[in-house]
Amino acid sequence: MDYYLTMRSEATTTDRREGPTFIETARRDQIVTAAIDTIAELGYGQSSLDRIASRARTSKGVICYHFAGKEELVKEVVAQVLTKAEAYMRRRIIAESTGPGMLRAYIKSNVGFIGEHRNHVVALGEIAHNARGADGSRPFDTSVLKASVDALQQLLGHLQRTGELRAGFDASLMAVAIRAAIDAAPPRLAADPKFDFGQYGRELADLFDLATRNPTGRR
Amino acid sequence: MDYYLTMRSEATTTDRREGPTFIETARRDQIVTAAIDTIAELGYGQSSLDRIASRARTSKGVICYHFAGKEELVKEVVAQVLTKAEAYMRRRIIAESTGPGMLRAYIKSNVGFIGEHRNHVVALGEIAHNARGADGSRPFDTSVLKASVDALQQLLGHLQRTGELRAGFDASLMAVAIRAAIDAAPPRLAADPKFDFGQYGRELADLFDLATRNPTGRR
Amino acid sequence: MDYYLTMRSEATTTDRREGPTFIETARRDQIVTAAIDTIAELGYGQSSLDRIASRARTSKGVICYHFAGKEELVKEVVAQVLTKAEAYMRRRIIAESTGPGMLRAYIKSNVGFIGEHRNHVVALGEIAHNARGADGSRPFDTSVLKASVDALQQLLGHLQRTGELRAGFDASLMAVAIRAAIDAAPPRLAADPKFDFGQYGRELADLFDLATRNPTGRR
Amino acid sequence: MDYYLTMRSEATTTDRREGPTFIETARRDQIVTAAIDTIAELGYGQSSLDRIASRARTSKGVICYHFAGKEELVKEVVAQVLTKAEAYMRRRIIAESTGPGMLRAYIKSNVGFIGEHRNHVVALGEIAHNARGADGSRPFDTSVLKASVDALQQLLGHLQRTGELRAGFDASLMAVAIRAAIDAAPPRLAADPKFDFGQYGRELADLFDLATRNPTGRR
DNA sequence: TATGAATGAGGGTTCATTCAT
DNA sequence: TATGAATGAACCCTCATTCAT
Repeated sequence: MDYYLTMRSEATTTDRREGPTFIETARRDQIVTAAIDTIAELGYGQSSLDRIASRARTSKGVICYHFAGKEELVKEVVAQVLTKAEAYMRRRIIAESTGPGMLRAYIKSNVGFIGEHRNHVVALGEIAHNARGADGSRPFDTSVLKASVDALQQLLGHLQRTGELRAGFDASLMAVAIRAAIDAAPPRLAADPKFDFGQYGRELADLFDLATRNPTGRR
Repeated sequence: MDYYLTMRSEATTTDRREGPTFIETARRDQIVTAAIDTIAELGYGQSSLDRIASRARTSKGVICYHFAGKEELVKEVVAQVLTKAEAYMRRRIIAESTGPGMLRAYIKSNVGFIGEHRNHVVALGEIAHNARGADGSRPFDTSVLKASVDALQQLLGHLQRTGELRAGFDASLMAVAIRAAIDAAPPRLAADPKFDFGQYGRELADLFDLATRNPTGRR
Repeated sequence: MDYYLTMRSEATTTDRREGPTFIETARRDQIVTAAIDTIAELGYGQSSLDRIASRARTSKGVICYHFAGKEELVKEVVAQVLTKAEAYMRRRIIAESTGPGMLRAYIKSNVGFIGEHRNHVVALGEIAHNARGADGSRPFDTSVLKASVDALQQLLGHLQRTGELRAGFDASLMAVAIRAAIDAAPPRLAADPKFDFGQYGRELADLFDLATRNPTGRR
Repeated sequence: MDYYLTMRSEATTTDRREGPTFIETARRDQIVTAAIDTIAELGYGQSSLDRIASRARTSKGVICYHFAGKEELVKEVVAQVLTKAEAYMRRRIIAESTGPGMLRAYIKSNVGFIGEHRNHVVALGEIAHNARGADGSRPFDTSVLKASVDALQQLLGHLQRTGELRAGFDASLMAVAIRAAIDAAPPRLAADPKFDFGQYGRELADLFDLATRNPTGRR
């Protein structure tokens, strides 16, 4: 959930002296993938290291060796999903020239990514909603949430100032609504396996196009 | 999340000849309240019976005496929140005479309820997202989700057929988007303690008013 | 009249001054019967006071009021079953005139009682095998076992001395074997619902008749 | 209880590529032994994982690491006892040439095994009588019971058909009686520490020799 | 007399983590 | 580097018993 253009987690992958071994990277990727699939399928609460390990055809000890703990593994999962989503969406957004076009591309590419990488997105949602620190805080939810909404809000504000979108709405709240509508897709899919992502993307694009369009402006 | 008008859980309390004692009811309420607050604050996964009990100033054994198990306690929490939300919203919706007015009332009263009963709503969301049955299924998520979206979709469809809303949108997907936008409020509050529910409700009402209004129809 | 000195005496059947109230006796019987049926059906380990109470259509508190504790309830169950069995068998044994006839009557009446009071016997077996004191000792097993074997051994020894049975066997071990064969009936029934108690009784009577008969003696 | 010649549990140990480690096997054996002694001494119902662990000088967690759960531990106990008993008896039975000799060897070796492995046998009896599945069924009682009686019954039937035993008795019921007499030994020992297994075995062998011998056949 | 309420120990199991090899 | 072994806390739940009314 919340797949945006800006953020990069700091130093989950870089900053080693020599960099990781090739085999090290492969093992980590294998474990991360197993974690994503396990979390997506069983939910965060049911995804013990044991279950993740068995899906990765290894043992719990291996995971604890390659990752400092469960928390670091989860961090890596989040980073990997966000990286993938960012690349996917950026490509499609910068191809547009007009403001409304970029907004449409944002929405459609985001929904599209969800459709094509269901497990990644569901896992990310599970983590954002459920992962808690020792003190009960959510390590990912607010940061992920805030960053993604902020990025969108900035895009909207920019387009308002250029006159490409109407000035009458609150960019912050509109950003919240858009993100919420997008993030509602995965649960819908879970409830209805035939859920049509393409149509949903177009429909959402229309909806918010209508709500943000500048009636006096040129398209 | 998902505060709708329809459902009523049947007879979650035990079905004795004489009905529950006064003290029994009071204790159950006390425990349910403690559960709501605990879940809202720490999240579902961290809300063990021990923690709930200690917030209720009792012991785990007491909870297991008054409820058949954790599942029944959670069921009761869900039922109580839904009942409260239903009553709150129904009053405000049926006071409206026009279709768009009812839609506005639906959105605003829902957001209003969230603002006034934050813990109830957050707890409900936690349960819907995280509670899992023995088989890994979500006992509440889909049912609650579907029911609330369905109710909204029926309202929208009805108003489309009467011409009070424009016919050009898909009632099902619009319902999803509206619910998503409403349900996005609690996390925003979590992220920003000064989040203004009143403004958010009005803004959302405007947004979807704009997106669903029939340009040819009379307001 | 002494209302209060009645209950919880550890002479469960005899030696009361005034005897228990009628309603008191009825309640205790009702509970004892429920205990017998519960233990026979679910096994001793699964027969909690709660379950026994619910079968007796009362609550756990009632049992603890009428009996000092679970142990006393179990004692009463044992006493009642033994009393019934003794009366049943005595009638049939003393009707015989010859020694071998009495042995046959002992075996057949015992098997017959099992067939006609299955729950009583199964419950007694469960208690004898499973009930343990706080120190791990078996409160009933040895006493019940020893008493029944001793009685039988005395009968056999007496008949050996009168020449009605052959002298060549050890009365003590033969008594053990006979009791074992009889006590094997309930589990056989559990394994095979069509188990024929009549045939089993006759066959056992033949078997031990053959093994104990005095070849030189008159029948 | 019920020490017969036939059955072998298949693959109770985990089925890894490499098979269990040496230390794994040792730990499992240590735990199984502790379980046998605990169950024999305190009874099945009192043998919690905690108590078994403390006798094995470990913790509950270790047991749950090496065994999937209590049920698997109990399964392993049963399998180990049966394996030992089978080996012990088989050796002595196949050394005999005549039918009655084999029956005597069966009885004597079985009683002998009981005398030499008291805890194993008592524990097996406890498990057979008391262990219950989640649905209230006895996972071991009937299967163990039936299998051992069946094996004996087949031996008897075979010897009847060859004329080595008299044809006039019901092989099925005789098998029940013989097994019952053998299985009565452990409780006797519990009641009387000086109980003489050798004598009991010989006496039982005489008893059933007498009851099954073919008067016309040659010994 | 009778009972609903409460208690607290103990049941089996899961889990993330640490450790020795 | 890699992993099987061990750990101990926490989980939900059951139970016999005690207590206040």
